[in-house]
Amino acid sequence: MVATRRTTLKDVAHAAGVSITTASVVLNDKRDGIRVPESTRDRVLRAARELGYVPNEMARGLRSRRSAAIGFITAEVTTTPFAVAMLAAAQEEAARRDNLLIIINVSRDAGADVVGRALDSLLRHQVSDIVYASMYHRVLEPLPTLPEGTVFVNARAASGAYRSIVPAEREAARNAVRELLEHGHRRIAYLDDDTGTEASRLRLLGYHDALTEYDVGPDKRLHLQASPTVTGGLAGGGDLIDLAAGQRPTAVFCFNDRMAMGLFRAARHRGLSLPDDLSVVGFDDQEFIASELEPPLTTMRLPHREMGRMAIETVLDPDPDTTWARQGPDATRVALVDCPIVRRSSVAAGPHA
Amino acid sequence: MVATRRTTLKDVAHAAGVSITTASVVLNDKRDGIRVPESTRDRVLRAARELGYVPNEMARGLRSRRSAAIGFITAEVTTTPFAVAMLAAAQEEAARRDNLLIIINVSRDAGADVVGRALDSLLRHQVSDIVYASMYHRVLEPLPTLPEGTVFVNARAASGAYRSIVPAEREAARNAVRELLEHGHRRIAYLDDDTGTEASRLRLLGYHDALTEYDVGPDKRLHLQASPTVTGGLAGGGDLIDLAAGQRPTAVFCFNDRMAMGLFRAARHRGLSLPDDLSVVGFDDQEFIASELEPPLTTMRLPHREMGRMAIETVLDPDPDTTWARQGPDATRVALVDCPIVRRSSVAAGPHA
DNA sequence: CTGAAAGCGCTTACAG
DNA sequence: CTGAAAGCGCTTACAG
Repeated sequence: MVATRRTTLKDVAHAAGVSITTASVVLNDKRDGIRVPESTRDRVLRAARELGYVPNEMARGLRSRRSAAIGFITAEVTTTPFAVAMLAAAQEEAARRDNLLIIINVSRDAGADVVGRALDSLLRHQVSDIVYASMYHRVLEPLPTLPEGTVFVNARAASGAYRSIVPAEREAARNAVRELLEHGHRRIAYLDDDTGTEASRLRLLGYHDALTEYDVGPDKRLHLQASPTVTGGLAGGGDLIDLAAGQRPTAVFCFNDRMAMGLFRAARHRGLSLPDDLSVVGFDDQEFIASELEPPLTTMRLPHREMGRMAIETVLDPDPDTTWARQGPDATRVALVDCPIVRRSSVAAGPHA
Repeated sequence: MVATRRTTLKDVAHAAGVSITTASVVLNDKRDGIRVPESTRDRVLRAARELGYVPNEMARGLRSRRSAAIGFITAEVTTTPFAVAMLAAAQEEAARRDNLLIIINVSRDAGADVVGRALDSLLRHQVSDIVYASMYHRVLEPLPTLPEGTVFVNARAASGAYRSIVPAEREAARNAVRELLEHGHRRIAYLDDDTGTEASRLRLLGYHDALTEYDVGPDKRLHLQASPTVTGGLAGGGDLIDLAAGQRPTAVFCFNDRMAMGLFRAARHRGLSLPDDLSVVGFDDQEFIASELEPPLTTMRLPHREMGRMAIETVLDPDPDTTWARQGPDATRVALVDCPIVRRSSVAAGPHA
């Protein structure tokens, strides 16, 4: 427990020999129209410093009916290592703007009751705004009790007048496959996630976009779905490599870096040399994986930091410098965030180079 | 912004036809001595439900001079994937006890000014207690403004009447090396961190403890320091393997899993087969690494979740079920948390089996 | 330029 | 069993 009675505004005013009104005005630097002479200012400021005055935000918030705190509900991002950058960036931006982040983590598939309780808890604490962040890109039906200004990050609201900030999955996938096409590859596989996520759906679209752009007809055998893990990549990647000669891909676009890691392993087990025998592009730029693979993996970076920062900016800034695309019949608006390519050494020239 | 005026206690009292005193008593379930008839209770409860009443914690906190919020200062843990479990567990425990966690992340080597500002911000919000968590085990000189009840996690206060919760590094290292000794290894190297951390110092002690226990004389050539990264493990591990025959270790205890990953790579480059040619025990049980290596790595698990949970328990519970060891002349107290061994497949029988 | 007063939404003695 | 009143520490019209 924080002991000893704290210094209040009253103490400061008394010590400075002024009223608490004056002390309040000076400490809040509210000059608008009101002029306080230097000498008075100094007395108050000094008294506050000497007494170690720390304003009570509860009293301030109660009276002024606003709190400098933002509620941040996260669906398992706290436990998702590679998504925590989103959290950190959000917190930095909030601090930069003198706001506090109150983070409540709920489990991945928390029901309406759990999220409702989190929301309730936040609302009790009079947070001014709410951000709902997901660890992976998903489409969510917003709870009816969610305030309208709520911003979704790495998740899209299925309905309602909400703003959502998500990665530009389709464009990123297109760029990933383009990278392979430009290197002279034509038989390009997509080692896809099999859990039916929004990212999976969107990236498949981007994969086809790029193929179409280069007049490469799709080959169903080159679109394989597996569990989005090392094990899934090992199995799915093995199947791809084991395709009959002439059918085997010369390059693979992987749904994520972990699957790429499995694919690397499958290739090594079969004596293939990377990237000469097989070029690979991953997705996520996951720490400790992408850069540590042999060879280091070329991949699409998920813009976690940018999304976290944008969420706070959006919620605090009445008119942020963001392009919102309207989606659906409701006023749902979406901002697509760029996923830049990180070139390392897993892409070599293909047969059509 | 959260719009529309919210329902207050006054509204509920009015709707239920009682005074706000009665409404308050009913909603807080304060029965002590005071008896409220069922009928009155029901009216109040129903009114609250129908009006969607959400108590204002700022008003409540202001009046009752306590807040159900805990300040959680983290030194870069938000950006340290493998330490976020600590955060998640702390948050879960806080929620379980109806407390909110207000998390402020500061950079790894934030100066007293930055930490001071974080502290200030927390104090303004009247947090009842403070937890200071570090991403890696370190010894810290506490800021003079830190409240005395503050609990350190994964960090030890260098002085003052603080409680610190840290991993039992020495014991864990001893157990790791014992595992190797019991498998018949005698030439056991310690591939150590070279950045002079507290963990490095303590684990070296444990390494020697185990060796002594088995009457194995220390060999300075087997204690190598390198950067605690994959690259460091690759270089240091290579040097160890390149030792003259007879001097080369048959087993290596690594400071962390990332170094073990580098060591695995160095071994593979030299055509060694693991674990037959070399047994390895790591440290951290880092996600996406330890279990994904070939062969899967036997390692010591860092008790992040336990530490996070204990921190909240300690701060909230006047008499937690924890064993505190007194350290130093001050009243600093330390709790050592067990790091269990996670057995996988990187340890094989040694020459003395 | 400065201060007295009201009031934010609660809880908590204290009367009745 | 129930309510009127004081007060937590501030901010904000409003007077002077």
